[in-house]
Amino acid sequence: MDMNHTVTAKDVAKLAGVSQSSVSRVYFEGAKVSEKTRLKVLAAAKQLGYRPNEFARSLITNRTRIIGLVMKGVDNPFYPQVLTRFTAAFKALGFSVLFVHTNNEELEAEDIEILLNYNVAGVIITDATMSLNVANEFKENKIPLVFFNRKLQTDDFYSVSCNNLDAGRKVAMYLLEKGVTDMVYISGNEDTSTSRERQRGFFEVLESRQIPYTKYASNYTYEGGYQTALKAIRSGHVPAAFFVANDIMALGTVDALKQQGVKIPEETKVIGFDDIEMADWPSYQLTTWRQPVEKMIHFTTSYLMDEIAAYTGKSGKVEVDGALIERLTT
Amino acid sequence: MDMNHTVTAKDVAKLAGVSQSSVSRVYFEGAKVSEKTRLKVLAAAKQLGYRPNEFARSLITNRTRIIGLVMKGVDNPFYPQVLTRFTAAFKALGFSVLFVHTNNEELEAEDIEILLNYNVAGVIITDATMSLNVANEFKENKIPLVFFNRKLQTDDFYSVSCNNLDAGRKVAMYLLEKGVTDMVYISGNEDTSTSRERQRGFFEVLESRQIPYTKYASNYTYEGGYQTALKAIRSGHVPAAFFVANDIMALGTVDALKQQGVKIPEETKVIGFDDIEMADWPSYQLTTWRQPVEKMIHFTTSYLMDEIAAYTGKSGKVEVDGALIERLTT
DNA sequence: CTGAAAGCGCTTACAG
DNA sequence: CTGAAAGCGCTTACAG
Repeated sequence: MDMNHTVTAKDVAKLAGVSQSSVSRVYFEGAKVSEKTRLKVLAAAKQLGYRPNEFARSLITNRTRIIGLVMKGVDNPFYPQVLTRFTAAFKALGFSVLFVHTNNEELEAEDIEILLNYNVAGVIITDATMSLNVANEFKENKIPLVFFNRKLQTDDFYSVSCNNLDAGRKVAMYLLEKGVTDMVYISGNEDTSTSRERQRGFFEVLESRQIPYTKYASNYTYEGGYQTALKAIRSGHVPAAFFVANDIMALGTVDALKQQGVKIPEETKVIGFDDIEMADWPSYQLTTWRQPVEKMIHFTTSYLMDEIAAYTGKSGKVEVDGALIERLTT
Repeated sequence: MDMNHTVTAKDVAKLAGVSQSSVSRVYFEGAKVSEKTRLKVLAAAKQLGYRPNEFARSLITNRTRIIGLVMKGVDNPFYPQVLTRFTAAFKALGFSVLFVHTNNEELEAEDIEILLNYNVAGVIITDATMSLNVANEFKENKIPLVFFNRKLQTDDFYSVSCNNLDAGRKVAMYLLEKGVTDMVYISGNEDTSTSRERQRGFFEVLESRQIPYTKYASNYTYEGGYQTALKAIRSGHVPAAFFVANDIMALGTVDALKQQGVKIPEETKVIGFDDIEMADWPSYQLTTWRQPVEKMIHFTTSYLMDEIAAYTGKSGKVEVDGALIERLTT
């Protein structure tokens, strides 16, 4: 119906025989209109193909219905599902997702400039951190912010993650129950809170039981897990178990061990972290620690919705318990 | 620093001692200002922390710098890389990505409503199609649209995909050269152009050489490939080769065959499609047809940029040649 | 409940 | 090159 000229509330008002204000009230949540005008307006709007202009709206309300979602390292199959679940959750809440991708563990000013320009309603930073300097810009603009799957050193922000410390401990205890006598920990990138805490909980238990262990630093990639596992058994000694800081590395570890003829779980055991889909594939059947993704997403979205409704700038560190998923590599 | 009150061009103008128009001209690409005013404005802007309001801007120009990216089925590891590459490409061009996710092969009105509300500058539909009805809404609003990795039946739109027909033929010829005598094709979802065309090219060659083949319908998932492969060898006869319509299914096929003790490539050969990262993993080393992702993205973005600069509504079907990547499953 | 009017923060002819 | 003024499409007090 509309030819070249975009249909405005004014056009609808004219056709419906009401004022532009009334048209606005029909589309603005919380505004009051009589049922009679509502019907007239909706009929006219339908006929003309009217659709409220989000920009004009945002200009006045100074609020948007856009959430900035910043992601890093989408090669890790853990994240695509996080992305789609967030998108679905926000869609249900009436929000859209502006997707920003970065390659750095620490976001830089330019990565987030766009979010400020669009005056997003809220921001989720996944799998990365940022300098206080940059993060404070959000505070100044009263834009709520959640670090997802990362904890910061400071107490000034809100973060949601798996209880990694506890998970590390439980993994250690599980392997000890299996009668394992020495272990290897393959870390993710060492500048991440996730890897550090999984390691801390794990080592804490091993040390208290005086179990020998070796640590190898890696980088959260399949290739990293593969090469690191090869390095770990180069001496000829195969440890009784590997705790690998995420699943994609654990799959690399499994493949490397298999290729070297090491039998799993007979000669050594492997346990990963995340519970990505591939962990359940028949060729791997990887025992792993499942991240409580649904709950993590729930805490993230409800914090954001609360803060969007009434900004408080509340900080906190939410840690959700995961669970051990036992398969065939232990 | 701004306290509570957002800094506007007016504030900057006052501090810089120029008009608001001049401030605007400094930030509006293509507008002319003297170097002298530019410097005064930039200094004042920096001091106040000014940042042009994108919404006010879009309201007037009736253009945005947002690209709507609609994705389906991000479980297929082919897509995360597509997403990040698109995001990087658009970032370099000064555009942001609004991410929309759908579960349906055919998008519904509500999936795209948001894109119209935000008056996006352009739209990419990945791995899905939409009814003409819905698609025409974009035409009416002069929003350029590209179907990525899907071809439509009609000639009314612009699509960019791999040359799937040619790929199917080349795969057949490659397997014939290997001396293969009978084959199985495992299809993806049958309502997708990708699966249909790969199949058509493949069968065309087999028929012309009178090579026997069997087709099994599957669904582009790992589990689908796994179960379908089991079904294909249930009779006890193992075909000389499998052409599987995408890599993730091919990995499932490989695992199923291995589990049944079928030796690859000695007893049968497997070839996939996409060349996802996992195809190169040591435990798979899957021979596959590589999709020319970089080129496909290039054609998509340059079409969109052209149409955004000057809308023509041009349609077309771009098909880019891929290449065979030979590994150890053939 | 409804309408007229002001104003959100910009861009853009139009004069000078 | 620059400024004053109009206007983009909405929301929102303010009267009635």
